[in-house]
Amino acid sequence: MALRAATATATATATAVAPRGLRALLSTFSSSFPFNTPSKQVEKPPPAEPSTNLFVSGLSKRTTSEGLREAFVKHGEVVHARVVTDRVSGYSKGFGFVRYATLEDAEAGIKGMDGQFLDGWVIFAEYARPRPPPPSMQNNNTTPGYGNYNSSSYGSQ
DNA sequence: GATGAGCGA
Repeated sequence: MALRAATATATATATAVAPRGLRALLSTFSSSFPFNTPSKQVEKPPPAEPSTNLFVSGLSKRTTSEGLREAFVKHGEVVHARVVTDRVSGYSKGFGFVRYATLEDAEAGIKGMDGQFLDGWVIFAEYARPRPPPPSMQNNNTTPGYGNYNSSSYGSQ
């Protein structure tokens, strides 16, 4: 019994130590294998599905929300236009969003403005990605942990 | 603020 256990331990130790050098060689081999394309996606999917919301990139840093709207309103009814600016510095981040009234206007806006010049820069217009809605505080406005009384759970029942 | 990637208070 003791012999078998000792043999097993010795064998396990030997097999654990021996292949280490070989494994490094093998991993080097497989990682440098040029034909090993692990189903890499070479094709890009379309930016986003159609929506009235447009993402505009490539803006000049002096392009403002008004300039953005005035550029896009030529192709449809712009409901909302915003150039994203940094909260602390206040400077434009170089991209913005434009919301049209209808999908036809949004499509016309993309086709009419994508690749055009605005303030000396080539801008790119595409459908904006759907964004998760902000947490609506219609239910919870109190900070938990500091004796916030909930009158609805008081006295009933 | 420097022709610069990206998805917003």
